[in-house]
Amino acid sequence: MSASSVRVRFAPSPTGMFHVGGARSALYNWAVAHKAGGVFVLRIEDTDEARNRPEWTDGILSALAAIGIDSADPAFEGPYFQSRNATLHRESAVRLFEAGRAYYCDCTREDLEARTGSKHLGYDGFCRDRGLAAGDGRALRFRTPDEGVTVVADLVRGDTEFPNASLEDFVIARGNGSAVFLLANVVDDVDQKITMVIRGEEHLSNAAKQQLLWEALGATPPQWAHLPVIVNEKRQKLSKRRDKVALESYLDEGYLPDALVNYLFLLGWGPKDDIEIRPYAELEQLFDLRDVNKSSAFFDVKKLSSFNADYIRALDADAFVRACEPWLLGPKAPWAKEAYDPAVFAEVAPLVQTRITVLDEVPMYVDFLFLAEPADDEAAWAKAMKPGAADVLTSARDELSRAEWNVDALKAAVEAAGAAHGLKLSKSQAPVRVAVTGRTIGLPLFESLQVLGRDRVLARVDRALKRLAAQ
RNA sequence: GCCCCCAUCGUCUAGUGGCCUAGGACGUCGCCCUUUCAAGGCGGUAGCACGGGUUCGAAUCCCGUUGGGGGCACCA
Repeated sequence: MSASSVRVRFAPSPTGMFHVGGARSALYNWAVAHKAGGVFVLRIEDTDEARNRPEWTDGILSALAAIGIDSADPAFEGPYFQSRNATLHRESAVRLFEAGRAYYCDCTREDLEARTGSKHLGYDGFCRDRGLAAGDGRALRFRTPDEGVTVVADLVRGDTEFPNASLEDFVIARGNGSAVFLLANVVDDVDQKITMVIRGEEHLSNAAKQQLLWEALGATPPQWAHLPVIVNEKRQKLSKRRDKVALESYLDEGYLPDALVNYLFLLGWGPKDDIEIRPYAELEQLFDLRDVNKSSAFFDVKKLSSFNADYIRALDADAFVRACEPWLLGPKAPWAKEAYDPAVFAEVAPLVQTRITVLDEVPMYVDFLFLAEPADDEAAWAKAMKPGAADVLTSARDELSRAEWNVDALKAAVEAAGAAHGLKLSKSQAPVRVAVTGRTIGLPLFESLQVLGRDRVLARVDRALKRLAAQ
């Protein structure tokens, strides 16, 4: 068997959003497939009527594309749709029944709860030997062995043993004959000749049952690899109810795909040479499932942000401008589309680049250039426009109206205006900054003034002076 | 209740019996630089959960305790 026979799969169910945990699983699968010269199969598990919308599939494809899993890559196979394999699933269930490996059961949940007195006790085997025939809404249950152990050989965790006696007779087909996840998933994996199943740890206990199914179906079980769960600050599995888990939401805020990929890849695994920030191609080569950590990993947005800031700073000028465009031209921009001037942005872009962590912050640094009036930040105004501010501004206006329009001269002008009132530059620049940009923090002031131009600068100083006089 | 998994700085990790007075990164703190804010430079802080073994030697192996987590649907 050659290395190229490795076939892994990523099998999300279409839920309308792409979970960051799923993204990491996909990335690891992709890395394993690539490194082994194998195949990455995408299978959409769309058999749940409740979550089955065609547009969700496009969402999965585009999310995968965003993290570099390209359906045009030769290693990519699919997508397959689980729902299209429904007939095979049903037939497999019947085959298991005919082979005596499964039996029909007419117990309801209520029956079971009444007998066991609990919601979380496995099936008690009531119908095991009743010899029920198919039909009448009867579910099909797999007959698990009474003795022995099932050993799940897991690349991440080593051998994990499950006493067969603790494995309940689980349902494999519903009353209407359709297969449930446990079976459908296995049948598809067998059908698609999957050799390695890499997925989240929440599936570890399913693995024991599924391995039994593989064997009952006459197939050789795959190599398993269960990845540690990604958790929130309370150390619980990230859930879409509680936590921000959608990959898209991070992309929307302006986290760069490369940064996300790099960060996600390091959740549960680390390169031995301690170099964390590096391109995916390198990560892929260094990666080995056997080195994946066994304990859960906290999704730390702070560290992600640090990675993102690094990636942003590493962009060349053109790439940075392109990355910013959605925040400059689209509905995310707080100014009218016509007001935007790419040449103006290009001038200040390098100054913006070292100051932001996520692209979402871009507009607030440059809005004073494209908005008719600077943003009104009352807190900034109150902070900068202390008594005496009017005097400084008046002097500054005077200096600015005569200054040569270049950074050095502008700096000298504001410095002089402050000196006239015994103020250092760090103090005198504040009212000017707020008058012109509306904010207390921002790009270097004199570059900002230069780009804005004398007319608009003076007009804004006048406007501020007028407001000061009125209050 | 039952089954399973896990345990190195606050966080993500390196470490696979001697190279560990445990390394890196994020965070955090201090200093330098400085027109705001960043960036950058330098430095500091902080960890092998606990108890028993095994061994000449244990973060590394074994057992137990404690603490976390995952799963136990005619969902996937």
